[in-house]
Amino acid sequence: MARVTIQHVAQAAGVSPSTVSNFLNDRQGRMVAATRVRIESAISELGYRPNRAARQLRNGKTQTVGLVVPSVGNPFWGAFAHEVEIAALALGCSVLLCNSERDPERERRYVEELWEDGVRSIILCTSLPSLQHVSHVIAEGLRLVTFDRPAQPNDPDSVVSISIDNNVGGQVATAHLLELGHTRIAFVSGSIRSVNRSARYRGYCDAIEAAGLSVADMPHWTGLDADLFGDVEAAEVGRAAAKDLFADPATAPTAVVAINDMTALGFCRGLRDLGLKVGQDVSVIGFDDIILADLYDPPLTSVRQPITRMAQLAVAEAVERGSNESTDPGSSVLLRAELIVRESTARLAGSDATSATTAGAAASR
Amino acid sequence: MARVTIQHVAQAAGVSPSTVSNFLNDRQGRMVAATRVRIESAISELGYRPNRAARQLRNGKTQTVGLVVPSVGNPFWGAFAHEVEIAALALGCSVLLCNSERDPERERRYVEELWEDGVRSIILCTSLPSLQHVSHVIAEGLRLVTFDRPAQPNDPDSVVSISIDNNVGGQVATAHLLELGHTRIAFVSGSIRSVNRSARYRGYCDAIEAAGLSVADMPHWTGLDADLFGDVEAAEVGRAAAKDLFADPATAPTAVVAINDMTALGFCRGLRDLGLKVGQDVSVIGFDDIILADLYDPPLTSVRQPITRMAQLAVAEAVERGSNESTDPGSSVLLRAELIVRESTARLAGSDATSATTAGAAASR
DNA sequence: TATGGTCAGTGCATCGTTACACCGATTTCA
DNA sequence: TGAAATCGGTGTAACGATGCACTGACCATA
Repeated sequence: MARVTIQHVAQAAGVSPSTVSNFLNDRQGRMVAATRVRIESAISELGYRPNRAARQLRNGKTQTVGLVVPSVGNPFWGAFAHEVEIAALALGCSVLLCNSERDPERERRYVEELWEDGVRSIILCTSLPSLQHVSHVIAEGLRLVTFDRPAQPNDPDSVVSISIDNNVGGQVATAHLLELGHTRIAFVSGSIRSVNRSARYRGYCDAIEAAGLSVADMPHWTGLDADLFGDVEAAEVGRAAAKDLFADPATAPTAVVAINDMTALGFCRGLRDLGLKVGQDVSVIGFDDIILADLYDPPLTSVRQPITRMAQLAVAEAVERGSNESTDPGSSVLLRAELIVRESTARLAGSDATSATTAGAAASR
Repeated sequence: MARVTIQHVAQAAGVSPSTVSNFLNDRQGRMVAATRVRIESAISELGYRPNRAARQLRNGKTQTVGLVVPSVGNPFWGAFAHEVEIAALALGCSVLLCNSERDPERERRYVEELWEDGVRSIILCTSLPSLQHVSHVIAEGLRLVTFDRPAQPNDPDSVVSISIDNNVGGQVATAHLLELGHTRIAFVSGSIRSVNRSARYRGYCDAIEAAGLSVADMPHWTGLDADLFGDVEAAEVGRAAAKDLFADPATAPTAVVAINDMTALGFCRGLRDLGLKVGQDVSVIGFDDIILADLYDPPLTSVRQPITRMAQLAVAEAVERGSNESTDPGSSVLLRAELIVRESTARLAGSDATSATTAGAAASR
């Protein structure tokens, strides 16, 4: 069961290995149609598959796309990784998955290692404000696509960013609660020292102020300033927040915007610990619309990220740039998030239903 | 920023590339201590990292472990993949992740491609009764570890299997419901034409019979025989099952054993559609104990798989065999599943509490 | 002092693919 | 008609690491 190499193909087709190589690398202008056909049939007859290692050694690069996510253990990232793999497969390349645990040092190490192993395109799911820790690799030519983090002023020029518009997302989520009559709305998140999280928080603030209320008057959870950031602990964060926010009933919120669904679900769990009913006693809205949002009891209202589309875009940017200059380098693609209204949010008991204004987003499916 | 190769190291250490290669490949008996030290310091000074592609081309193999899961979009597999990556990292190798979508043809293709790309160890998460579709690759020398599928009589000798004892798991889950006074217990799953699923089902049957009841008398969901199998659709399966099983109240179950947590959660969602309360009206038990089981409302009783430990074992078998003959090839490691009792299971209203016997598993945390 | 054995380390061919430089034959054009 | 350009294709030297077969120096034994 010896390997079939380019030499075997060349011999079978009656040409030199160079010609087969030219054929394989789309320099087909350099040969007559008959030769092309002979090579084609020799390849399929022998079942030839180019040797990746040899190619990589020669070229110094792979066809592999690196994907660095915080943690595939988190259902949102798991789902995203899945979509990325599907999209990459369709484009004929494989995906090397790395879990950064949101540790900048691990991000840096993974990016460097991938680069040194010949990976030339990486989808980096980070929300660090600065890309400084990987900028030297970008300078050497890495094709970097960030996901879940819009472009920042100091980003290297070549970086493309794919993200939802988190500010608008935060506004839509908050506006939804305001329209339901809530006026005591808390924002629950681990540390918001990250680009997308602070954008969501700003959206929340904007919506509050736009409604003539003051953010200072809102129930505030101090966990926002803490260093909790892990994706695995997201649910723990929500659970802890519920406990803290309802410690003093006088200052407790009637509605909550959670930074993501896992945190929202943890928050719901915390409410349950306290004997409170989600939807009924407290409205909760999350972000991402993971598969479990719809499964939960009550089903969770959430700001959906179109991950299938985003994964496609990210992969396309990562592998096709150059051949298909779809997006300008340095640009930021901001997709529109969609509000999915379910039953974890409800009209505040006793509030005036007629005060509702038009919602800025789509309705439930 | 030219690459630093083994030649540079050799020059810096004042030896030949061969000697450096000997050093790198643990043939250190072949050199004097002083040389060893010179090479060591040259490597760290120059920041040398061996070129994977070159190594692979020369040796015909990689240090990469292939991981084929049904879908990382499913939280259980996402969590498992995460654990595998951690375990592999600790052993200095990387993980190439593939989603088979439980399609035998995709499994085969991935395994073949990985093999041809020099991957010599694969953790295959399959539950197909036969490994025939990849046996030719195993025959060529692939180190295959199956996960979530105990060894079968016809498996090639070299295969090692890591799994929980699904039969016992099914028994424990069912016994738990019987002890709570339930006598109308349904088993809910997509197709059970897979090793682990049918084992769980047999465990269920065994427990029913052991209690002096008859499986034939139990409410039966016909979806068992259907072809639904996807991991993404697991929740849909559960939801559909709830709808069907409760169509006729006379034959409806009072408790349900679901094939996994996603299906259990979908089932709970289906109960909700019907206005039934989980725990209160119907007891539901799942498998896996994914992170969401504890978050759910009510928290889901589940049979936990010790995935961290299992991932470590799987990786160790995949990469260390030979150097550390920890397990005999052809053997099957069956770990003990642990029943985690939460609130989705409750005593059947009106049943005699004193009939409870000792449980065969640990209590809730 | 031959003979042989160890020790420490080296030379070289090789893995499969690629792309530059080149080549002979035909066509183009002034 | 001769010079140059084009066409279709080939030879060859890498890319970086590896490990077998080898060498020369040193030591021990007879």
